[in-house]
Amino acid sequence: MTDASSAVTEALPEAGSKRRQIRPKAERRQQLIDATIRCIAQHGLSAVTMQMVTREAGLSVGIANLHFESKDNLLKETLRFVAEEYHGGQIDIMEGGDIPDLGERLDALLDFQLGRGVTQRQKMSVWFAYYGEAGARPVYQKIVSTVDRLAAQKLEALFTDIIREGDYRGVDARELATGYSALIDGLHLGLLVTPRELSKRRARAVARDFLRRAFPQHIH
Amino acid sequence: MTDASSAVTEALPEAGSKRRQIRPKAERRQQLIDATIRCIAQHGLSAVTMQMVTREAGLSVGIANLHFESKDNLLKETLRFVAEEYHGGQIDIMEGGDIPDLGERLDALLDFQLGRGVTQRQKMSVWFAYYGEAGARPVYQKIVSTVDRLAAQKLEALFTDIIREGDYRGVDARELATGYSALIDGLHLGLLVTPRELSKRRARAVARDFLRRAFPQHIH
DNA sequence: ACCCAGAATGAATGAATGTTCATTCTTGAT
DNA sequence: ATCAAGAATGAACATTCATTCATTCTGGGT
Repeated sequence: MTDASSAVTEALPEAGSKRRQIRPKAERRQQLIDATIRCIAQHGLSAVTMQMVTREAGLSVGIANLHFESKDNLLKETLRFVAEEYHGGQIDIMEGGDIPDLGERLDALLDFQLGRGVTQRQKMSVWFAYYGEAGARPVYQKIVSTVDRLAAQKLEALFTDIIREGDYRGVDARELATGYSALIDGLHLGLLVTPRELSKRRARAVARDFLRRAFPQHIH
Repeated sequence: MTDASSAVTEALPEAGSKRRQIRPKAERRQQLIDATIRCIAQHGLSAVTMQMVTREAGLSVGIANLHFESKDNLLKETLRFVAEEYHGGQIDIMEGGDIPDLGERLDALLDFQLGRGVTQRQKMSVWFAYYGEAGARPVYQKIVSTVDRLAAQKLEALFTDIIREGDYRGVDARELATGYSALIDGLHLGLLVTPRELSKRRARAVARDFLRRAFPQHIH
């Protein structure tokens, strides 16, 4: 009860904290992964160094190789984290016991995919940084395609339900799901590379338009 | 336009040619850019080294810095080449004096965007490798967005013509063009990262479906 | 109060890579 | 044949970076 100020454990970027802190492995791992995400977003995957990541995390260089065995592994685990977070979020919504109305569920999905602020942009950067390397690195392909396949199945199931409910004719759930996923990916790309040309608002309108054309009774 | 590999007097990877060849600057530049494309496609942008590129080109290391001033510059020029080639090809088709029928012109465009074999896959790899870094490198953003804007305008113009000709109601050319571009980008991503899940044939069907829903009289 | 398992550190190491430049070679003009 | 311009070479250099490890420090258990 004596030392009033240094209450919390977290070391803010500020200079003050020189004291060595001992934390469980899981916590340090997450801390390093978060730092890696920020570094990739800011400097690009090919410019990321171990020193950069550990400094961003407020830790020493040795610790990265203590908790992950190598830089390669740290990058791999970071991709796995981002992939699972993104696809996990989508899947939660699509399974959505919370939202019984199918049209509303679609809306929520779209909100998740194209919403949010700075954080979302960071994740996008990471996402595409890995896509760029995926052509040459089977490990990345595997991680992404594993979670991707599950999300695609859920989306197809949701579309199937909507088609049944709306009694839409001449629409193939699988093909439509592929198209919608690709559209969202493409819009993300646009937001990342040409933010001047494509605002988040317009991206949302475009995606909404796609859904409305397919499911007119459920959207708008 | 056509394939990149120069079928000229070039030294095949085979051992035989030890003789030093003197060639004009422009030719060497193209040779190095082509080699860079192959290296990025095969090893990933972050793994490309100058030694790797020059060996792939069958030249010595010094020459890269003679014709480009630095590695950074070589990569930048390579991106510019790929961007201009891809967008140039699209624009040629869209302006298309060759093809008077608008529906056929759309078909030709789709063929160009999702057609071809191995070469196209190489270009795709390069394309997305740079996208991945674009978030952190304004130079790349600028190169891409410059050519991108022109292609987007041409596409919007084409869509406007089609809408007028078909007298389609409640369709916004600009929004549709944004959506179509994003869709194509997303399909490219899918082809690159999850080729097992998405065949080229299905990608084409999905894109075609998008166009058919918007312009039913012009497609199929 | 003491102890020690293991968390954390960061200087040192060695390998890899971009860049330079003194030198060699080719070609076309004279 | 001769020569100069400049294209091409690749060994050498300086830098940067991932990884190691001897050492220090922390906190919970006794």
